[in-house]
Amino acid sequence: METRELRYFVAVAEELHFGRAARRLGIAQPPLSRAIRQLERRLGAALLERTSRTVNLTEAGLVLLREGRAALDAVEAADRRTRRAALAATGDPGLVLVTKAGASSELLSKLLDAYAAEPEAVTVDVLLCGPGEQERLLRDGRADVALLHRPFDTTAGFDTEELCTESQVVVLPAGHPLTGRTHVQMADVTDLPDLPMPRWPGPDGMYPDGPGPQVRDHTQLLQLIALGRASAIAPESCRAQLRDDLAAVPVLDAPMVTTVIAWPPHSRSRAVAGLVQTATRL
Amino acid sequence: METRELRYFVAVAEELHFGRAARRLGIAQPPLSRAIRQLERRLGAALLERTSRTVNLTEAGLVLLREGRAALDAVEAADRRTRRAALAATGDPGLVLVTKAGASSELLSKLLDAYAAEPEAVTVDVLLCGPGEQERLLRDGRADVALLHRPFDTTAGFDTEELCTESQVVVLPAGHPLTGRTHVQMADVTDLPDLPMPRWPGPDGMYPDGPGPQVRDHTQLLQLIALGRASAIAPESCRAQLRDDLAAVPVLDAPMVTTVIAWPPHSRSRAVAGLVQTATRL
DNA sequence: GAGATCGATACCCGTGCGGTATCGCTGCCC
DNA sequence: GGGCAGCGATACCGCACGGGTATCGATCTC
Repeated sequence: METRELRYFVAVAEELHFGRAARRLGIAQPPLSRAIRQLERRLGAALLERTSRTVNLTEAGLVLLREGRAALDAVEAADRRTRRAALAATGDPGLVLVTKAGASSELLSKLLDAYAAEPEAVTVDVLLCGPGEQERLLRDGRADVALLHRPFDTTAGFDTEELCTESQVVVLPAGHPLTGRTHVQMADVTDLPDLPMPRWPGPDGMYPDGPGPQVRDHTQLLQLIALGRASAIAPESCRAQLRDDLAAVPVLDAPMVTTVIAWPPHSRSRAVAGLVQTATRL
Repeated sequence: METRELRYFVAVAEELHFGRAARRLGIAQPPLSRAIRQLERRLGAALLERTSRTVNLTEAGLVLLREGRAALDAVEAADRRTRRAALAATGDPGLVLVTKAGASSELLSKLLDAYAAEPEAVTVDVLLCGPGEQERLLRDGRADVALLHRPFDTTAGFDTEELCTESQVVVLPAGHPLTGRTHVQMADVTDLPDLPMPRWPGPDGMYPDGPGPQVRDHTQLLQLIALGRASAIAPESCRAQLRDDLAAVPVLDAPMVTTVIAWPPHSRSRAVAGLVQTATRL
């Protein structure tokens, strides 16, 4: 199976529309139809159920979509990391560390300072991204190492080391009645009728159904909370960066959040190893 | 980057010889040379240092070899799993479980029995393989789930659940003086001059340098121990399948061995999930 | 210095990918 | 209900690119 075929199939599977997929791929529709047919013939498996009006994934197509995305990420990672390795020969290789925008900057800055003091330290570029994007960046080679937050982020497929664990707080508008409490329980805050939990986009960019406003990043979220339109559970360390119009109350029975440093299992370069080692010593 | 290019490069990188690599790939040498040159041009990176007599990997080439293998495995896995999913529609999908030949069969048979009793159980094919091969089978889709033994097997890149932990014993020929002891220390057995530890092949099929006989599987190993030519450290559960001409003595300070069930992180099918759940309940 | 070995180059051929034009089917709407 | 619009499939064409053979240039060996 060639990566071209995989790219074509993934495009069609995501669009569920040959014309749009072809436009996205920058080719015409007929060669795309042919390529998919040929892929199906070679696999001996129907991937799509097409009527002349609609396209739908079969069970096998669903599997190939999932596995194919992972495979394409791996190929892309091989490409990117090779290019980086080649540049490394003629200059500073550097590392790219990715973490969630809005996550605790205290741990990160401590880590960067400590690592910079190491004798064989290389430059570390920090990349901030929205929730759920880090895993992708790590898998396709755009980043070398990530700070993830369990249980929110999935660490599946990566090597990890635990760095620290913290409890969580509920973030509320400054004047809210609950802000007088010294602590609350999950049950007190999960179903506040006027302050629903926001909805984050899934890995496919779509929002799950349900109540609560849609948010894309932490700035939006904090704004919504300040406006009295939402509330949120967040790691305790977020208190350091709370605005004046927000308040935080510890949630005793909320799950603990563990910050881990994660890296792709196959590419343990010396630079990554050094950074990880520094991190575990913090 | 196309998988064809990756396959070509990996072949050359492994053979370090264009002629042999071309023969292995079933093509002539000139197109192979051209393909590699083109790959290097597109990546903007030298992958191989060639003189007219020898070929060697550059730093970037080493990276591409490592990453490229992983990517090719992922592509192959996508292929295989899609084919399997298509067959599943017209019959029993089934699971393939891989474990080391010679590993404890007690845990495995308990697991298989317990899982078979589940209402939605599918057939499980058991695949036995040599040490170090399981990870490969799991990564390239020939197996769905594996029983691995930490710290011997690397679980990097997989999701795992711990099943059980056991101590280790040293396996010796039946008449050996140490067999009278009730227990020994690592120091007592690591450097027995007449009974060296055997050497296992690495992932590349090559044997590391050093003393000790080369072995490929457990039968060979046991045979060598019985002949008084080797000794070995092994999990306690191996005692159940020891031959009469062998004896085992507990090694108090040997590292504990943990048996884990492992599966590829992206392909958590319902069948795999069921098997894992059954395993954790044992 | 002759020969062997190995990678690179030159050149040719055929497959296969991509393009345009068009068909056949289906749902929609006046 | 018939015309129309939208979609995927098919037919056909041209060319780029992958693969083959022949050969060269360099280097190691005896």
